[in-house]
Amino acid sequence: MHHVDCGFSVLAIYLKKGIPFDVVTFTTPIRGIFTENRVKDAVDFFKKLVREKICEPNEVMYGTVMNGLSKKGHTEKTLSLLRLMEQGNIKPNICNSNIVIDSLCKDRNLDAAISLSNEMNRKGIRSNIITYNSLIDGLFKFGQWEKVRILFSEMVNHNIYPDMHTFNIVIDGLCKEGKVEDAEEVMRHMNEKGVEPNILTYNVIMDGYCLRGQMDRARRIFDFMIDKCIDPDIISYNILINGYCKKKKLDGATQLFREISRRGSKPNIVTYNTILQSLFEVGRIGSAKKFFDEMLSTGLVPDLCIHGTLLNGYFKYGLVDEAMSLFNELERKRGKSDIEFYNVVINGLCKNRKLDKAHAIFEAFFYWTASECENIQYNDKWTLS
DNA sequence: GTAGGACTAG
Repeated sequence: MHHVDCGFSVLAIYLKKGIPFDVVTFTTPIRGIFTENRVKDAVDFFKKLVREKICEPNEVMYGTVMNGLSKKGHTEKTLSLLRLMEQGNIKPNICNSNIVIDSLCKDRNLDAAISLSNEMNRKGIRSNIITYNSLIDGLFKFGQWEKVRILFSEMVNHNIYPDMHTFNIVIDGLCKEGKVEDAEEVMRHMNEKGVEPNILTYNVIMDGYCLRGQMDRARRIFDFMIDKCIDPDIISYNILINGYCKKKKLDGATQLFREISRRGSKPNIVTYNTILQSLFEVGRIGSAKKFFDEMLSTGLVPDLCIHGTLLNGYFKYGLVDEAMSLFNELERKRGKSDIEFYNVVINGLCKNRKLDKAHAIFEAFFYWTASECENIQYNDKWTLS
């Protein structure tokens, strides 16, 4: 329920009353801390558990920490944790290995991912369908089609066959390349193989048509999906709304926006951001501000992306004071954590001929970053004691 | 019917 603090309160009661706990009791809050983006806290908690021998970690607990680290972009640390496991009593299993392989793929480090999977196979940790799916997705997104073919035959030689994820990965890969017809062909093929397309399949194909600006075809998939009794989710709506926005058909977008709640779904931060971007794009600044306020009144919490949209929008129309007051407020609230913000503000100030101000912000951020990097680098080694 | 890994949107 995203109430990690309440979880810890319950944990305190456990400990006070002497209710028995196990490794599951502690793995759950680790995952919770990660979902709150508190990477360092999660890792410190994990280390404390091990150091003070409060509980013996198992493969799942290691996996939870590794997954948290990898999803926040700390591939190096994820890999070193795998290496640490290999030296200790709890040997890594295929899940632990897959987390690192996927992380390497997401970093576009495909050679390293493939060589790690080969290494793990030699050590007796055999690749499964998830390993292959991660690799195929990475190779596809990186345009290495030939290697995908090799992996496919390798997979089938090992009696591992494509599942729904595999098909969706391939369909998405084709769509992003603009080959939506081929993607639809693969969808028919998966039907023949007895793998039913799911909502993800349809969403990906709709996005493919949207990317080519073919809104009629995207809309046809949307209707087809409903015929098949698959309810569109918020992502389906966001894909279509984005399609309309990119074609500057704001009417179509707002019409769909109103339809969301009628169909029992709820707009999310992505929905608002997509439309907000478009309002700025066509210069409807007043509507954009009103729309953002409307979002706040629904209780949605703005994120990095939508703040970036606001900043960009203000700068684009020369509203420097407005942009800077938002920026100062954000800096106060979040601390200096997101380089993207600084890029937006520095770029905006430069475009508005405020070079001195831009330079001052650059300097401040530069020195702050340098000292942060020092902190991180000296802590890079994994020691659990 | 207690915890971990792969695929979609801004």
